[in-house]
Amino acid sequence: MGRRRIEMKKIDNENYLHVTFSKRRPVLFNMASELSIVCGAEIAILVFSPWGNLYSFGSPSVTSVVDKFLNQHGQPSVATSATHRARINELYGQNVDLVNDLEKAKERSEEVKKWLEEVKQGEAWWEAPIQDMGLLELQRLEVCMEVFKKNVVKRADELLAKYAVVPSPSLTMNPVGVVEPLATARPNLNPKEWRLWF
Amino acid sequence: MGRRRIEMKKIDNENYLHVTFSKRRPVLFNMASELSIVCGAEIAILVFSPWGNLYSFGSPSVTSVVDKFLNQHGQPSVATSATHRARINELYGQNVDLVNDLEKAKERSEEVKKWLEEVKQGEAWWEAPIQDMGLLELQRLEVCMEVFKKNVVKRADELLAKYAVVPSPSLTMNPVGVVEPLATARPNLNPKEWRLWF
DNA sequence: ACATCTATTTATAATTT
DNA sequence: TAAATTATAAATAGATG
Repeated sequence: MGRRRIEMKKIDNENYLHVTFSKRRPVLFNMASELSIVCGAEIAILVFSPWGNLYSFGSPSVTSVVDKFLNQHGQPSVATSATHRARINELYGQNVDLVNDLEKAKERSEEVKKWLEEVKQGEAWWEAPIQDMGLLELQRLEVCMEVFKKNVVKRADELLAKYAVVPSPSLTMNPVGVVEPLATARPNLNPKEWRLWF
Repeated sequence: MGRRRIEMKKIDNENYLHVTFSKRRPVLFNMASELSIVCGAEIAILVFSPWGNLYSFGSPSVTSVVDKFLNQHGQPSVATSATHRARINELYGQNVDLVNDLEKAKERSEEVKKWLEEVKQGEAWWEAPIQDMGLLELQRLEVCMEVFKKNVVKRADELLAKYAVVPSPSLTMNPVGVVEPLATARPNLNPKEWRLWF
């Protein structure tokens, strides 16, 4: 969230990494602090930096929250074997259910992802909608296509400027008509491939 | 951070408290997620809600980070102990991690779903991809557009057949060129609206 | 390497639906 | 009552000193 959004992968540059970590870590703790105050929640945060240093936040304290976390399920000092077995069964059951849910969620995610790939590769997205369109929708689509064409033309211009040996005239869509193939030299392409969809 | 900054004290109103907690808690986890990814930090967050519910975030996992924390402090780990107690801790740890994984999977699913909605409603799909397209992709898109145009022409033909008083000739796209407005009588439409995007 | 500034993006309190 | 919207505040990537 700044001048632009950075890619969500580990920063290579060590200096930049340090700056970012130093800026973001206190903000995370502050956000947790506000949440704990405003909502009365008990929060603990443990952060191991890329260099192995431990930073921690706790409200009311790190140890109290971590202890609560550990105790809530683990260490009943006076508990019968039966209670333990029951607890194990309970947890195991929950575990099985969770694994099932997770598998389902992953399946759904995969399904959607696949379909999305199809959409991206332009395999099926133009089929369904049109059948259901009335004249009004078709006209609306026209507006979309105007924008689309402008973007494509712009992009084509950029690519032409990059590849063409001689300066090429800008492609235009007004009036609507055929765009002639350009006879300028371009690597790995013959002019016929430049008719596109105009 | 909204219409105005709220006072830094616990919210009285129970409904508002619930809303605020529900909004802020995922944001905190997301911020931690970004920090862990971008900086390669190991992070665990434990949150006990005002109602006693436990929410947790962990990267790479809650238990691994908490274990690391405990080991550094020379205390017994969450997942190491004997017999029943050990088994309970182990299962519980897996449970916590599963809940986290599930939450992450659901978030991803939601993201994709939202994007899919945009695609379906045709609000943005023609904007983003083009910038990243090379000549090869543009050519692939050309093929898509060929099919698309055929479908649109077919559909337009159907609608014309439905509305035209006199039979109209089929629109064609070969060769690529301007489709003339048809002068046949059609209800609620003037010929100019029929230039569409050809 | 560090501190400050600034243009953007993100978060969110209040509002509307 | 919950979900979407809006107006404002906070966070932050990159620029600048």
